[in-house]
Amino acid sequence: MVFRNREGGKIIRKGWLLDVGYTVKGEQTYITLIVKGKKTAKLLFPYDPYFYVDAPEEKAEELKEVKVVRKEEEIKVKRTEIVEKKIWGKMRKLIKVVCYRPPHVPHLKAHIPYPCYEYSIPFARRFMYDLQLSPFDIIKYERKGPLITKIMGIERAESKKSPALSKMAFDIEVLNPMGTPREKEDPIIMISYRSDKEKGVLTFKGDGACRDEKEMLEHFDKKIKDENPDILIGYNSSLFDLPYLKARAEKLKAQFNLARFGGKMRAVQKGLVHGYEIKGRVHVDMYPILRLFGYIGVIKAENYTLDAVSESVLGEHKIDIGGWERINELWEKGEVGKIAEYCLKDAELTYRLAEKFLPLEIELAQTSKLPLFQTTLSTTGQMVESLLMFHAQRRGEIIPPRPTSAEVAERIARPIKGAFVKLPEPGIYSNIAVLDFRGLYPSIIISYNIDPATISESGEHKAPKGTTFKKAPKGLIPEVLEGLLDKRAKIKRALKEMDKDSEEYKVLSARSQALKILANSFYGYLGYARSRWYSRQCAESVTAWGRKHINDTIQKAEEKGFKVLYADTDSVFLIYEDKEKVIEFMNEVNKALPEKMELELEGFYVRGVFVSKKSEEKGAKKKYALLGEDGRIKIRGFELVRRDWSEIAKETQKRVLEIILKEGSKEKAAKVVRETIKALKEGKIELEKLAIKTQLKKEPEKYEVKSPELEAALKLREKGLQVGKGAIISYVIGRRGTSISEKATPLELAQDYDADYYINNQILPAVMKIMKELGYDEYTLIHGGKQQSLEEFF
DNA sequence: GCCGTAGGACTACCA
DNA sequence: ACTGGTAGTCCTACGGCG
Repeated sequence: MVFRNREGGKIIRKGWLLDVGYTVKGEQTYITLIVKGKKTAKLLFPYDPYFYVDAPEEKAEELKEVKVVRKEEEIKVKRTEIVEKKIWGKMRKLIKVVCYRPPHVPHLKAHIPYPCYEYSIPFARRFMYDLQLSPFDIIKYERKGPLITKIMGIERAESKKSPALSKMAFDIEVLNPMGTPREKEDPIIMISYRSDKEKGVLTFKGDGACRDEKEMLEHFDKKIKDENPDILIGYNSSLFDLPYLKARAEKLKAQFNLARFGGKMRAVQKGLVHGYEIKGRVHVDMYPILRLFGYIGVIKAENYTLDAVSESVLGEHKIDIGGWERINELWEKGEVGKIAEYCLKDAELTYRLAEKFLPLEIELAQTSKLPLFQTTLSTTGQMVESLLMFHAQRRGEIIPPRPTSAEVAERIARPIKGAFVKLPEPGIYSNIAVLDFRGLYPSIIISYNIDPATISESGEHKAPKGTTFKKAPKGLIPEVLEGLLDKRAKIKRALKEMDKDSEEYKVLSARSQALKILANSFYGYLGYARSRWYSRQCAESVTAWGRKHINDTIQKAEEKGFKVLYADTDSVFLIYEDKEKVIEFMNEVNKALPEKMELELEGFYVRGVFVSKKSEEKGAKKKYALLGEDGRIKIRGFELVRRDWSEIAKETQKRVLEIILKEGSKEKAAKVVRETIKALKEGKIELEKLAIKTQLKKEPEKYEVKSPELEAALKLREKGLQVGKGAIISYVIGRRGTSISEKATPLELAQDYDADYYINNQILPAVMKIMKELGYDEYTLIHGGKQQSLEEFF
């Protein structure tokens, strides 16, 4: 990229937009832009904060004189203007109240006795929406010193290349003789880093080492200033590494500030997520990112430790030094090399995770219009909200306010009716076809123009619930959503022609994934209690139309003579004799659907199992296993896909399902179960296979009832370990104690196990439901019964 | 006070 | 701290019994 050229005697510069903030100098507020051109620079652009007041035009003069005194500071209005904006689709004249400083906005708003709008939009984002800027856009500008005198234009950062950002991952090791390290006492003994260029370890023991901890911190500080990465990456660095580094640096009075351009490092909170900001760079903590990706199904891991995530997405482990306690021992013994190897590997894994997931994160930032650092701390709901704010501004529409806490409570109190799930009949079936609606809810929103502003009694689209929506003009939400889906369709077509190993392919497939993630979050956002665009009527209409379409499909299938086994939200399971007839049926359904909606063939399956519920004879919903024609088994809902069941129970259930679906030998399945029970009784199963993993969703003090995972967590705390909200506890049911909670012991401390518990509460419940479909009862299963093959059973 | 159980708290899944 | 629908475990309060 050419970063500067001459036009009519003036120098026009160009650079990637990395971050936006603001600063105040005297009476003027400036937006600060971190722009990466040939060099990275922090630039200033004068811009005034403002909000809108819905009052008669003639009040503009009066409003200009509003004054508020707060903490001896007199807060005044800079000027007022008359503007036209749309409120829920209707044009209206509003008074724009321009202020001197961003923090003045809420104070002035509070003293104005008319309805106000857009008073709670973070100022840097306000600027980005106003100028229609996205993160990593290329801006063209003229400057005079640090001041931008003119923004000449914006080039959309939509090239097939990702922005050229330099990055460095790091990790620290800390002594922990008392369990969780204490900032006051326990020193940092090592810092490792892995950048685009090189890797290394800093320590103060052994060859070529720093003199002491203080010097090590200062070396690290210098390292970062020399290499000057745009992005600093850690793992749980928001809550551990960075605050610890800062605390130690303060205690030791070390020169330590990883920020650029005189900025600061500080802890921040966005919603409920904790972050740590390094001004002038982008601090990326991989942990919350991977947590979110786990939540939305981009990755799947048993828990979200660096080790577990590396295993699941890179197929690699951390170096095993035998637990965190060993660091003290190795350090004492002077075996610094081992710690260094361990520490560097952590930085390396963190770097590799970033290489893998930063492209998606960057695309999410560009799509949602949130700066990268903000994006790493955001939920999909916040990303959708930002995107809608951006487009509301483009369309000249007022951004609705956030709901009050009373409104939030009211919304939560009355949930919206959701999807339809058909009750399956338990049994083993052959020849199953699965059809599903592609992107059901997004396609409904677009097809019926569902938006808070299109609701109208004279609307042409009438939802099964009764709400009617106008066909035109297109609402903000359907328009933005359609934009995402159209862009994605285009990218998908382009990807087919591309070399899968190319840089462009990686960038575009990440972009496609980001578009999909956001598109799929729109319905949830409409029904999200804290949403600015919450609409009960809209959300209810989406699900009502969804239920109608799936039920119509079931009915049509039955009319065609298919047996419908099961249906959930957007999918139907049919028993077929002739594949052609299934396709024929699908095409027929599609002819009658709106253009954006489509029923697709998900697949044909050789065999499938549905089981009954534990307590009743009725079939269990959301629980089935299907054997595909390629021999692969698709399993949903069974214990074996849940982390809160022991590996031994899951493994046994998996083997039983496989034997039944693939080999059809129920006696062989019974044998597997009996062998497992025998091994358990003989104490032959390793404790790792008996661990049950459960997350603590609240702080331990906040629970009303005790539970095994809670009791196990408390036992960890007794050992001086920090266990809090979000921790995933691995525990084993041991022999000591009366209740199950009492018996629960953290895996790390477990010595023995209660075989009866594992047989009666883990193996048998997991396996019985399946064996019951084959005519086994518990007694015959355990003690043996007469031989019978699945062929005879059918 | 002991026993059995209904209902509540809680988690993790499916879509 | 994006939605609702669902199964299942374990705990606890409660009622019956004596």
